[in-house]
Amino acid sequence: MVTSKISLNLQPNERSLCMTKKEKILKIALELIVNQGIQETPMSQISKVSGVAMGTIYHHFKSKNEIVNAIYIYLKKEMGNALLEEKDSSKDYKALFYQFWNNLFEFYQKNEMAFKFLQRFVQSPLISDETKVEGLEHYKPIISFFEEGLRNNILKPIDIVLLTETIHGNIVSLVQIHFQQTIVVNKKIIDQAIDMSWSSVANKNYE
Amino acid sequence: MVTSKISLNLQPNERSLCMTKKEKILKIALELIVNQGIQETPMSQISKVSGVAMGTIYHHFKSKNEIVNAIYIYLKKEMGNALLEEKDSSKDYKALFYQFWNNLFEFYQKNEMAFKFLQRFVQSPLISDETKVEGLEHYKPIISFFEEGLRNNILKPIDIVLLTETIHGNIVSLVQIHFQQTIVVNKKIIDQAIDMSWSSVANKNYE
Amino acid sequence: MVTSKISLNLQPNERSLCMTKKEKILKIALELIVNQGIQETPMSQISKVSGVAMGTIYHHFKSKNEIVNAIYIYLKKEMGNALLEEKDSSKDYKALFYQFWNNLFEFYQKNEMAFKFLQRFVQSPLISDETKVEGLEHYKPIISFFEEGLRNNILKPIDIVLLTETIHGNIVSLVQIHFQQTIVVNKKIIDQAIDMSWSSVANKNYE
Amino acid sequence: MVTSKISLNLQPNERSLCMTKKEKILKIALELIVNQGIQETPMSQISKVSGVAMGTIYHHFKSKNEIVNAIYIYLKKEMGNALLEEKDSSKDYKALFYQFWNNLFEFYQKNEMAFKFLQRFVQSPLISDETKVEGLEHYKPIISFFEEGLRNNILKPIDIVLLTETIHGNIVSLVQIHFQQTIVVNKKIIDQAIDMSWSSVANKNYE
DNA sequence: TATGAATGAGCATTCATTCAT
DNA sequence: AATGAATGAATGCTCATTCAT
Repeated sequence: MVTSKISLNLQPNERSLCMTKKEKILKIALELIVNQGIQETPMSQISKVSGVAMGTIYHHFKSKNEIVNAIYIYLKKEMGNALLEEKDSSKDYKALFYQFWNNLFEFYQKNEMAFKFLQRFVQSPLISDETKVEGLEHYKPIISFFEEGLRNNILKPIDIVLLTETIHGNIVSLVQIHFQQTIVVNKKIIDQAIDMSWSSVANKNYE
Repeated sequence: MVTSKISLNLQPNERSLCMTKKEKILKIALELIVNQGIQETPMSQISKVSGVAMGTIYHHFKSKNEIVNAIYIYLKKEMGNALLEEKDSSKDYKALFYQFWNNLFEFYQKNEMAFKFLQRFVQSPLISDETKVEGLEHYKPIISFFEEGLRNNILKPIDIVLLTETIHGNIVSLVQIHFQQTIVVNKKIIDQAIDMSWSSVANKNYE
Repeated sequence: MVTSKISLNLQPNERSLCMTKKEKILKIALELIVNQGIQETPMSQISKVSGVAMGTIYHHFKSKNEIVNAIYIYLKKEMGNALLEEKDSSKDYKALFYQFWNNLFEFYQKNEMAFKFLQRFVQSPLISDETKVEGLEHYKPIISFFEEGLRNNILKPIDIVLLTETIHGNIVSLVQIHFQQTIVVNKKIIDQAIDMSWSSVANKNYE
Repeated sequence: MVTSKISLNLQPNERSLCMTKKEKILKIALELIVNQGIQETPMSQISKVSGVAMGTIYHHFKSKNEIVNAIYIYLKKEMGNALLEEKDSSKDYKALFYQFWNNLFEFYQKNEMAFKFLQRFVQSPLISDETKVEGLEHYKPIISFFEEGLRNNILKPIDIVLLTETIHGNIVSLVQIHFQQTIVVNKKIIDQAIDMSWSSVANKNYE
């Protein structure tokens, strides 16, 4: 099962009054930015809503930009953790594919803020290259998983980049449908979606 | 074949000095907004670069927002046109699927500004619901095409919304790979991508 | 006779509404900055006191710094003009020396703001090198005058830089005494001061 | 000979860890303020560079302003000491004049920070009247020296204030030339400068 | 239509100072 | 005495929009 709502808790051992402030700032900033947009979220509002004085915010973060990057990194890490949860190596490849697909879908579904934030800022110039690279780290295990599938001829011989991006795109499409509420995304729809993904990448004998 | 580069030409019959100005404004605004971001593109810059005075811009567009919406509508129309080009009803269903897939991919590929703008603003609150509805119109023919496939059991019985969004998502994924330049998107990759899409939606007997 | 109070009038032929605004801004900024200091003079105050909106100020000047530089350049020009006024070539060298000395003294005395501003910003890093170079231009005629005196053995063989700086320093000392109001600077004191200057540079036979 | 580099040592009997901190603060503040300007030198920087915590600085000084005043007073005292050094009453008046002139010049020349700080803040409203009065004390012996010269008809009958200010201005002019590095201030230039000063104040029979 | 100077509310950020530890 | 996190008012500057010409 996937972690429930992100709570922006930092490492337990790092906990302190200071951490609590940082947490508050990031948590509030995430909400406000997703709901209103970056430019529509003044630092003064983050300060007021989080109850942390302006100066204190700047004590913890060099700039508004740094807050955005901090949120990005944090959410990517959470996503990375959620993605691989409950990896049961006894499952066969297809079952694991379903597992991972569903993990990410559920993570996004249960963390609307995280999904919208990450979607909006993947390509943004506000996110530094350094942060982007740091974010990519969390995809490594899943890439290995696909490479294994390719090696064993379970998956069609598709370029790994294309493969990864397409599957991720499929998940994102479903999450977007979910949040747009065009249709209700129930178990049946989710299964259809995962099935589409699997059909698109699996060799015939493994379908 | 797909229309070449968008030139933001408005209806020939509306042509006049004024039209030329409107065109200029939209063209320049599109470029600047895609390259710099909306908030980073002041009206004064649009004015300066396009050579159209501030006041004149406000003669043609009620607000900055209206410019963004005008661009959105215009690009969606162009996209709609490109999508259905060279529809040869003599082709079989699968061939048409390939055709349409490729049409949209090529359109995005050849119109980087259009792609990036549309991607960035699909979910944006800056785009009014009215504009979004207007934009959706252009998908109708392709939806009909999918419905036909479903009726004739060529396609798996997938929810039409899921189906459309997933295929569109697949195309977008490839375009993003193309512009990120992670890998070179050549004929082989494109074929792999379309094939993935087709496998994900087609009934076995039609693969 | 020396120009009376500086009025920050720009070239008559350039006069226009715009000029008037620029003038107002510079005039008010000069006063406020001299009386309160630069950092103690917010742009908002310059705006309020001058009756010119913040945005308008930034329409005319790129930054607060540019205003300071504009004032500096303007005052240096005024000073340059005042310095050479009523140059009567029929006068002998000593008389001309007295004339120029007195010109500059009177200029400073009658333009307290100018004097204090120039004194405070000569060495300031806020004044760009470009501005400083532009300011130095106005000293050229007086340097020529001193060189002539050296050539004709009227003046002692003193390094020209030392000579100029010392005489200017003497004038400045008197102006400072005047504004500090330690003593009343009357005709007698002024004559004493000029005489000190002349004694310090003139060859004995010319005293 | 003139005291060497100012070290901001406070009274030996007051020495303690605390004194050392006060010293550090003043020393660092002087450097930073001269190099960057007052407003450009935040207390936080003084704290960081001096290695003394913000709170501790405020233990020793009531405010930033008080630091500036403390530096001013300290430097004035140093200057006062340097000015009268090696007073050899066996020397004749002119020789003493040369001695004092040179003392002050060398002090300024060897203590660039002190010179620049004192020059910048003489007229500053940041320096309280009380501090200014305290600073003036150190000029008293030199004023007596000039009064003696006036009494004995060695000096021209010049107003004492004008006399003092002019001579001090002459020294300052040379120091400024030195630090601007327009020309190299060597023994010859210094002699020229002192000679100018002497000529300007001495009665003919004493030149 | 067309112009572009003028407007002023709004924002990110800074920094002297305080105070709980 | 010493610390440094916390405070929040204050500032330089931006920019969508208006309006007199």
